[in-house]
Amino acid sequence: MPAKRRYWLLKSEPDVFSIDHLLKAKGKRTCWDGVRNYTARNFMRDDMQVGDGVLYYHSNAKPPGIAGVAKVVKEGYPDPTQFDPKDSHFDPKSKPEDPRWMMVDIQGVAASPSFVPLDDLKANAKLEAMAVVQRGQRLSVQPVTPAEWREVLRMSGLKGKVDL
DNA sequence: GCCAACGTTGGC
DNA sequence: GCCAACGTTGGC
Repeated sequence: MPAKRRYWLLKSEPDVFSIDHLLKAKGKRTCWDGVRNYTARNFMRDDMQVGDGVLYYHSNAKPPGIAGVAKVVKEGYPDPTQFDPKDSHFDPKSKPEDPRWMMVDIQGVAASPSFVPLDDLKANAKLEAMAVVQRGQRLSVQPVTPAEWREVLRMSGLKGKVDL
């Protein structure tokens, strides 16, 4: 019996790495390195599974919102940037024999035919409990419920076009 | 560019 | 183990 599929929201600044960057990357894949928050780390280390669906959220954008969909293609493993003194995400307290920070790999699936702005997420009563619409919510890796996933896919124009 | 909200750090 | 100070996030 395969494990139950889960859904997630990942934030990325489009100036740094947008959904288009992801879809043009080799194999449409990337490693999700640089996360330095324990809650986000725990989700990646403990809960994200191959095949899970990912809402790709553009933060610090004008406007912010859901720009596409991706999926998890590799489960949690150590983020090498934590050991690289030249990397901005270097963590001198983390040791290779006991890595502190983990990452997953994701693969782009599709850009939203209709970008879903944060304002539209906030205006949708079905999404009022969604983490990303909560005031002060900064977590860059957030769980998404199946109902939220379906509703956001419907809003994005991807419903029925994505096998997730 | 501002600043509210939040997570982390470190002195005690 | 408290909590003030600090750094970061991210909408606006």
